[in-house]
Amino acid sequence: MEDYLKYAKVFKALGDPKRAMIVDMLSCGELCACMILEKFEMSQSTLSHHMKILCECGLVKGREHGKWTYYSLDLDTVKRVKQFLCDITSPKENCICKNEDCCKGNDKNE
Amino acid sequence: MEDYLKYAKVFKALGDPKRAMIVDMLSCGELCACMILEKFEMSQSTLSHHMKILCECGLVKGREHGKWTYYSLDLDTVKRVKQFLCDITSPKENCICKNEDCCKGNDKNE
DNA sequence: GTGTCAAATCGAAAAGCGTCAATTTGAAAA
DNA sequence: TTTTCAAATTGACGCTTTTCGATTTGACAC
Repeated sequence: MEDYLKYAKVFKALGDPKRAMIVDMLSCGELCACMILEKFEMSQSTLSHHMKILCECGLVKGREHGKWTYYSLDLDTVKRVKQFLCDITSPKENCICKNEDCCKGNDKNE
Repeated sequence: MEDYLKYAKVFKALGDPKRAMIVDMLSCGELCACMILEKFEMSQSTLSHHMKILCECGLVKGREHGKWTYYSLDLDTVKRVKQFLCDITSPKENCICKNEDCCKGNDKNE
């Protein structure tokens, strides 16, 4: 599935501690880029780069207003990522492993 | 928090599509490394490397039995990761943004 | 216009990641 | 003990990512 690729992008985005912190900061609502920048010891260009990655994977939306840009979580994507995480970690009928003959225990314990 | 670092490791692990697929395969139960290898076009050493990453972040456990190794999800870690994802994406009292004066809207709309 | 300021983009350096073939380890079979 | 086989480790190779300073873009103020 290309779902793996799509959500891998989101997980990769969350795989940087600073980006996870940014997501956390945005959970309360919209924030201006300069506000986020104040919280971190990183250059403006680095923050811009992180915001781009968060936006490109769909986790965050940007809204331009004059010379400022406000960022907020895309709750729709958040919901879908949570669902995906649940999907790949719960037993299911359509499991990838059911397509052939793994998961049948025929190689266990001998 | 060092939580960001801890879970960043898990998200980084899930940030590779093949590793996400492996997690999905394991959701039905324990699987032998050789079984997983059959499903992918990758060398044995590459799979071993991926399994190491999945184990080191706590998402997967390995059980050795003779010359075989069986892998399974660590459901405890799975549970905690889900919780962490929920935490950083929901508004909360103890939000990182509450420590100073972002999130108060004082920079919005001017 | 000209200057100013927020944010994005560019280019470069350093570190990290995914992959492989080859080798090593360690357990079971002969 | 020697062979065999599954899995881990090693070392090398490109590719990607993170970070920065410098530059560019685009909106507002003068």
